Amino acid sequence: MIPRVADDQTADLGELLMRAARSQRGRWRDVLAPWDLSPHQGRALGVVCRGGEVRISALAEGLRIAPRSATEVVDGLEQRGLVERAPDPADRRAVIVRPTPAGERVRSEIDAARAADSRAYFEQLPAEDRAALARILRSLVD
Amino acid sequence: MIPRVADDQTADLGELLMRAARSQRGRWRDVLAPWDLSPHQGRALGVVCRGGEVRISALAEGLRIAPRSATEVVDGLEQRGLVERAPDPADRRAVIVRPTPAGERVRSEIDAARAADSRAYFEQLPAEDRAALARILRSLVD
DNA sequence: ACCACACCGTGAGGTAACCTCCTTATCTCC
DNA sequence: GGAGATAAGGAGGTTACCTCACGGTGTGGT
Repeated sequence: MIPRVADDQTADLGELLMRAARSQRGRWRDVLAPWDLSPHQGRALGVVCRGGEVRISALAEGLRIAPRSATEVVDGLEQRGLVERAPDPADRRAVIVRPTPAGERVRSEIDAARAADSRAYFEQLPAEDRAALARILRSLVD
Repeated sequence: MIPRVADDQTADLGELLMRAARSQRGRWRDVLAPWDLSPHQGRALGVVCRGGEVRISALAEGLRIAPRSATEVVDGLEQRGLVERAPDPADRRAVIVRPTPAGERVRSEIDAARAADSRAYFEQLPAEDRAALARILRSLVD
């Protein structure tokens, strides 16, 4: 039904993409290690800092996980003193999560470390390849 | 230490890569759904079929997991009748895993489905972008 | 003004996919 | 012919998710 011939190239593309992403994910984990955060705690801290004040449900949506699971992520971040919970004045059912000063600081340190790492990684490519890669990936993820 | 300016582009590149890979992973899961296999059972079946006869420890290495975990993956595939265990004639401690006929069949069906999916996904790109993407990613993953 | 209903976060409990440590059987090398 | 390395797997733990149920709270319909 589907011609096996000439699929090699595109099949390979998927494989290549996954391999590149795996290396990316591994390095992201290493970047986070000094702060003893898991990749997805790092991501959650990013979402909270970007939003300033985020409901648990909104965080869940941002992380694409179930609301119940977002509760646990917040628990972890709160234990480490990086975010705090507060009642939402606009809705007494809701809880808002916001970064503590320590959370903001850690976030910006992590951001810098990640940017440095990403820079070092993609610097092996010539500038025009970086631009082409960005353009192509962008058109792919729409 | 590192200029924050002009990092946007490369930071963005990492993000883009992850987004593209996430979509890839999601579709890979969907491709596998008809056979009720998890992504990494699919990968394991691939490794076993590619090798023909594989020791548990070799499979673990291929999947980059601990040998103990490979045992569990094999349990799952064996329960579904896709692979079978046999004693290794060359080493009585060892077990070799090999695909059953059903396993071979499923593997080739999955391969075809994955190729079709990958093809459909990357076909949104013009051919020269596909070529450029392949070349750039390949140089990245070395 | 009331009430049925939807929705908020979270306790309880489950699952998948990993892990380490320990054991038993076997191989290998001196 | 042991001493020690190595193979698979049992026991039990962790992490990162999930669903279901519940009590407190907002909201729209009549």
